[in-house]
Amino acid sequence: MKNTEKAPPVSNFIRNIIIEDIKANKNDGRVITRFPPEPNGYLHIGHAKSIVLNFGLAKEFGGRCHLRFDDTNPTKEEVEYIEAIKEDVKWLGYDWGEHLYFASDYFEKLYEYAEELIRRGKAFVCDLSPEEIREYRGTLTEPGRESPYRNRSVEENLDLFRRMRAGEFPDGSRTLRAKIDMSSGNLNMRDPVIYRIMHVPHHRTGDKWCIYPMYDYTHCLSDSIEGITHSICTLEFEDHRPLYDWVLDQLPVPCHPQQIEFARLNLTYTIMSKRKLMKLVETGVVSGWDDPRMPTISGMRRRGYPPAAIRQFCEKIGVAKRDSVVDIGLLEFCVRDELNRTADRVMGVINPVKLIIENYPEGESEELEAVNNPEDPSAGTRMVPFSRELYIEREDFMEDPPKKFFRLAPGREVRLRYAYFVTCTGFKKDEDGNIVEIRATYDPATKGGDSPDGRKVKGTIHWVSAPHAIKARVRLFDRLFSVPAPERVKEGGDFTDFLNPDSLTVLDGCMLEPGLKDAAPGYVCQFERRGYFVVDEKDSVPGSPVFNRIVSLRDSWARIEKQRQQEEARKNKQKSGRKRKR
RNA sequence: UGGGGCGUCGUCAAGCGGUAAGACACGGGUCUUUGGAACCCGCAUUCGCAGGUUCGAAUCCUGCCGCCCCAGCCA
Repeated sequence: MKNTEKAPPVSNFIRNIIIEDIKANKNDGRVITRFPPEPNGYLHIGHAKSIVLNFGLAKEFGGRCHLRFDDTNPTKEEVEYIEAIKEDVKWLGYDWGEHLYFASDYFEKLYEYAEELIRRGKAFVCDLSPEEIREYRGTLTEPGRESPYRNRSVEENLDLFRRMRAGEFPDGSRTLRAKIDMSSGNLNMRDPVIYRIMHVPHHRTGDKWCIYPMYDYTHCLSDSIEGITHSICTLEFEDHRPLYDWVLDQLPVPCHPQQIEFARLNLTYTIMSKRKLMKLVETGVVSGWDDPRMPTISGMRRRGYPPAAIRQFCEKIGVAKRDSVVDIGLLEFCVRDELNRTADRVMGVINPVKLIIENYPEGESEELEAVNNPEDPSAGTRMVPFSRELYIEREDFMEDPPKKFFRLAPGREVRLRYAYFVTCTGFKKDEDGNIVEIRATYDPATKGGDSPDGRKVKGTIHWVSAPHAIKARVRLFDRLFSVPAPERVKEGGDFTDFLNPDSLTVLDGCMLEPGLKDAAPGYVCQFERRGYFVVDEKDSVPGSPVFNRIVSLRDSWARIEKQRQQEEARKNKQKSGRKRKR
């Protein structure tokens, strides 16, 4: 058994920078990072990449990672999100210890810094309207024009700024702007707004403030106040780095952290934009932020993805600056890899059909021993009941099978896992031609699944004793989108055009091993030969669990079948082609 | 002649002047009481393109080409 989490860290450019910094004794060798979410939505797998990176780096180099909420815009933020985000980070396996912070904790300090900026002639109060500011900013190719209010005296600026704070002016009437360079090719440097008036209560500071600092001004100073050494963010902030550095260069700050940008995570068949995820929730396409099909941390938790698998995935994808799209198959691989080692095995029939053992005495039953996890002997064994009437998987029987089909068919012998060899003697159909019952005889000498005469059998199928089985609801999930890049929509189109209509299948007649009756919410197991399942946290009731499929098992039979069908289709095409030519 | 980034296998990704790691996917095989897992083998003579420097270039230089981001009082 391998422990994949002990794999050596993958080299990446940020880690290399930190290694060099430590070598040069920069920051006295300290490594302090931070994960700075805005509490305006739920965390998703893209955030997990950042969390694993920031907390992982801190841990590897003996430093620490702060959790800081970037809560400078009260119109968009809610406390609900704060608690959800904390829970998600904890669940992923990370601990910020004492270091839980809020940008809003620094509002007073930030305000003082702003006055200092004014005193140093580096900021001014501007009376331009939002529209005018946009006009004055210029365009991507043309320089902007200086605001007519740019050269107010320090005294006037100070007075106006204090009155802004005091609430004397309405929303949008004035701003505090940094005085940098209206002709800069970098729009962020064209006298950016650093404070705006918003007569809106804040979820933490209440009515104390009616002016709120902007991200660019707040983030660098918050980093500095906390003594952050490496401020890691995503690529779209690359253009903001000059402003990050500018602010810190103007002020008597404790330290000057280094901002480093990396490419955000994109996943095939998935959307990652908070706005779009929010739309799915609000329009009821999914049942909520924690719908098991969502790429949110809470969705994956409910889906049954182990946090270790998500961590493993985030380590494996690497960190670079190139825009990329990771195959969602890699995430699924990580989930299977983790679950294979840790999940109990159990038998559950998703799509049941009756199997009658003709020579097994009616009304009798026995208990057979089954292994709980072949990958982990310490998981032990359990007893499962066996009787004359069983359920097996409908797809494990074929009336007229192709050569490579190793399962049950008329005259064929297979092994019932942990039970007996059985040979199919017949089957019954209803008027519509559906198979309603399969009949077989068993060989009592093969109890446990081994034949004393050394006779081999090609297939082993799972089963459940009909009179003992519990009936349960099982939900199968598929990818939410039917195309690899749902966010790459054509003009006029919408990402919802690509929703997969079959992303959720609810099955109510599934038959499971009786031991599963009282499985606790959150319990994860493998239904042998079918996949990994988790007892849903929300919809299960005691004694009646609802199972979510976490991920299917790799299915090489499905691959063989697909190849065979494609081959067939190809041949048919050739045939009809020849016919047409004649 | 706006600014900032990025181009290494189908998908991620190491590589930092000494002759292309690894993972997923894919293909083949061994084994198997899960068509699972495990194990073995294969999978870029070439790094967007073209020149140049060098004994030697994915790595340095020059020029092209392609893709991404920026005109919120959002973060």
